Amino acid sequence: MTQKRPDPYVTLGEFIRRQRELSQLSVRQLAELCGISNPYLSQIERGLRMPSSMILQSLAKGLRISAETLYTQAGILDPQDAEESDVVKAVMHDPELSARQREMLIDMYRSFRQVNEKSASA
Amino acid sequence: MTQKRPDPYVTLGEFIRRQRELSQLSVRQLAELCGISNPYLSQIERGLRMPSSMILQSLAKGLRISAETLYTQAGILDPQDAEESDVVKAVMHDPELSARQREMLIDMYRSFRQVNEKSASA
DNA sequence: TTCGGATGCTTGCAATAGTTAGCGATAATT
DNA sequence: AATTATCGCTAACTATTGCAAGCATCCGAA
Repeated sequence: MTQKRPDPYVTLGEFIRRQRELSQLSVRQLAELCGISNPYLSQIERGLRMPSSMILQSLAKGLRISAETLYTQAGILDPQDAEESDVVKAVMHDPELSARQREMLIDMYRSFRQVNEKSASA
Repeated sequence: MTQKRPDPYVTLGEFIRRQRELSQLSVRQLAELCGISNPYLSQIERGLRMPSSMILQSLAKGLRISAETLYTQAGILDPQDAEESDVVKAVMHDPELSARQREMLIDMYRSFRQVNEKSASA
């Protein structure tokens, strides 16, 4: 899949290229560092290819940046997730709950928050 | 790519299936919820296919679970990243630094920590 | 100038991700 | 019993990823 340009103004490819240049690495150098081919890295940077999870993970390691940041930059991870409250995040991260249970907890938490907000302004 | 079995005892596919069943959704229902075909979801759950980042993100949304958790489960995100110190995490997340700068900061931070640890035991 | 190496890029090709159509089994409805 | 719907899955296909080989350009050294 070729990438679509999201709000963050830079595509994943542009971001990777900028990171690579900041590190003063050539396409070939970074490619070897990540264990991928240099033409492919070139294509990723120009937005002609959408790298798989594994490749993205390698790139994150090579660039010494968190994979999460790359995913967010790629518009794959939702950046607003990072702004969520810790409660919501904790619930979202709990694999022992079902989707419905999580949804209910989060809804309830939010309605509580909303109520508190209103009563605070009253 | 077909998935390799990591330490967490369950593969990504098994994890997704368990989450889906917890939510009492059929393969078809979850597939439609995520905008993917039901045979493909079936193949993912059985470990015959490795979904792309986009698909994984859709699945996370459909299952109301954080994409990060799914990535970790898939062995794509390094779970040990979660155990890193906040300083290291913050550095890793800063897109304004170059790879080398991050590496230097982290190295320095760790050596400080190591020194502190030794002097504490002395 | 000429050569060698480094730069990024283009071009097919193999492998794999993801789809559409449809099968067999089970369960509810008429 | 016959029909209809839902379940998960198989098979065959298309689309995309990711690679090996090689091209064109530039730059420094002989």
